[in-house]
Amino acid sequence: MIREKRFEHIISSLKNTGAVTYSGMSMDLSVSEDTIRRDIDYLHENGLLSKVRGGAISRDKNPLSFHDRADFHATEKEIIALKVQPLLKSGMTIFMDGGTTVCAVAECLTANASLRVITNNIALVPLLGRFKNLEVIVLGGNYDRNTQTNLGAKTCEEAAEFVVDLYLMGTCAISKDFGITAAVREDGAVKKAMLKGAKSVVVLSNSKKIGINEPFVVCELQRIHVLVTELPSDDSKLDELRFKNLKII
Amino acid sequence: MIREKRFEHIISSLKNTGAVTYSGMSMDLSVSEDTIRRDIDYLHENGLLSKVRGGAISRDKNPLSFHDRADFHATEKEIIALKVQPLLKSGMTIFMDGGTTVCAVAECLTANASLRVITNNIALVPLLGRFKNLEVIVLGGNYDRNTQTNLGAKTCEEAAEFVVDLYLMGTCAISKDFGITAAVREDGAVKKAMLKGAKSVVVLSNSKKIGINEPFVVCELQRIHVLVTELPSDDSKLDELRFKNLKII
DNA sequence: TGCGAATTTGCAAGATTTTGCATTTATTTA
DNA sequence: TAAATAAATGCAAAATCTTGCAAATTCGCA
Repeated sequence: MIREKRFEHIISSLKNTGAVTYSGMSMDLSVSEDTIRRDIDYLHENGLLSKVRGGAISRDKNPLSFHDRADFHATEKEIIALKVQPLLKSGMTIFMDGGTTVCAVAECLTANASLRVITNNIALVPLLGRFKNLEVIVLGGNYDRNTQTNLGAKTCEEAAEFVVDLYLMGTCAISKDFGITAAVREDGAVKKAMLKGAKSVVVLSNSKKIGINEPFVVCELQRIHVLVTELPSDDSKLDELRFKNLKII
Repeated sequence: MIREKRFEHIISSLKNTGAVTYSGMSMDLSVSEDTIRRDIDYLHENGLLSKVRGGAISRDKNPLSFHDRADFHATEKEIIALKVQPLLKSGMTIFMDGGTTVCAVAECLTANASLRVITNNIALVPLLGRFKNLEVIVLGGNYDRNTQTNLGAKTCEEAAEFVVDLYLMGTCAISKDFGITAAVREDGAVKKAMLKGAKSVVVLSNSKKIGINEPFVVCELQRIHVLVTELPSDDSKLDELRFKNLKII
């Protein structure tokens, strides 16, 4: 039997029952479990299902799939996005980097927002494209499929060519001791490059990232001007971050 | 038996069962498997089916698409996209520019395609992101919401930093008298920049764009090596473009 | 009709991919 | 923690693909 026919059977079984097992498919299709395992590996790699122990489940039922996770934090992100709006004044040029929180900001923009946005965030571009009065400049580089951003030396180099009024820095770890830190080295490098040309820095951070440290240092707390979280600004979790020059909203 | 009669049988078997094998067709038609293999090669090149290991599967899994006029345009693009596949060899570095035809090529890529793709086409990036073995480099620039591409001086400048094996040039006007022409000046500029670094040039063009001239000259016909349209390669509409060094497929 | 050129077909050797099994490594469960 | 189960790995046999070639067939043309 042709491999693609097996794929078809696996996918359609998955649609009917929501889950398949190696042993079940092996019997259905009269091939070894190893072959089914390899088929499911392949389908998993291509995002057509989610591999789990013993077999596979359909992607939308996987509790850890990207969409569900995105939904989970949706309200938090929306709160942050709404808090950011008053900071965006007409005519500003701003940096926006990676992360779904930054995308949430784009989705909350008012229809007549008039800004020049410079970004390495590919997911953000089509969102911004809907607004007639936005000028969008994309920073090139090596596309990273995990973060959906452009990264690498080229991106940093290009970012260095701008001076902007505001830098909206996407979700990142923030703590009193080590300041802002990034989980991905190259992401950290882009953040550093954007910082250099930013007159004002706004950090968007989920409260879960507060007090957390990642391996790659981005900057000290002193460098940032505004911190936006989904918490009320007087929440005690934020106490450790209160400094004279850091505005928390 | 006449070759076209075999084609007929292969296509109709495919419609009934969704898949055919070399051995099955070989027995049905009393010819060697090699002959069937060559038949299926031919049908694959012309976009009538998808070749897979052991045989072929039907291109469209849903039966409604055949007579659907609304989908007619999409099918043309798919035919072009399928014809392009054999030109993409593992390990190549290629330019891909704007246009939905180029996106169709991305959607028809085999799952294990191993390429380095350099593009200014934002719509293309998420499509390419699905493939594990693709390296994607994005050219920055001013985002144009109409074409969903990055354009402008910066884009051209960045394109000039590469030498690629192949340039897949998206839909554009092509005529005997004026060669390749573009409707948007900045798009034409990017095309020119990409041409400079391309060892081989493949133009994807809808037959409606043949014999048409747009305001902005991109290059002469002599500069391109392969022209891909949705028409059979011996169609008379293509006659005016036949030159010694231009391969039409 | 007959001849040479071009195309089609089948075959075979060698390269590549897929498959199932045995073995090792990792994870779960009792 | 040990036993049970699942997953990953390496390997060899089988299946499939590619390539080149020669025989057979078709085609163009005189």
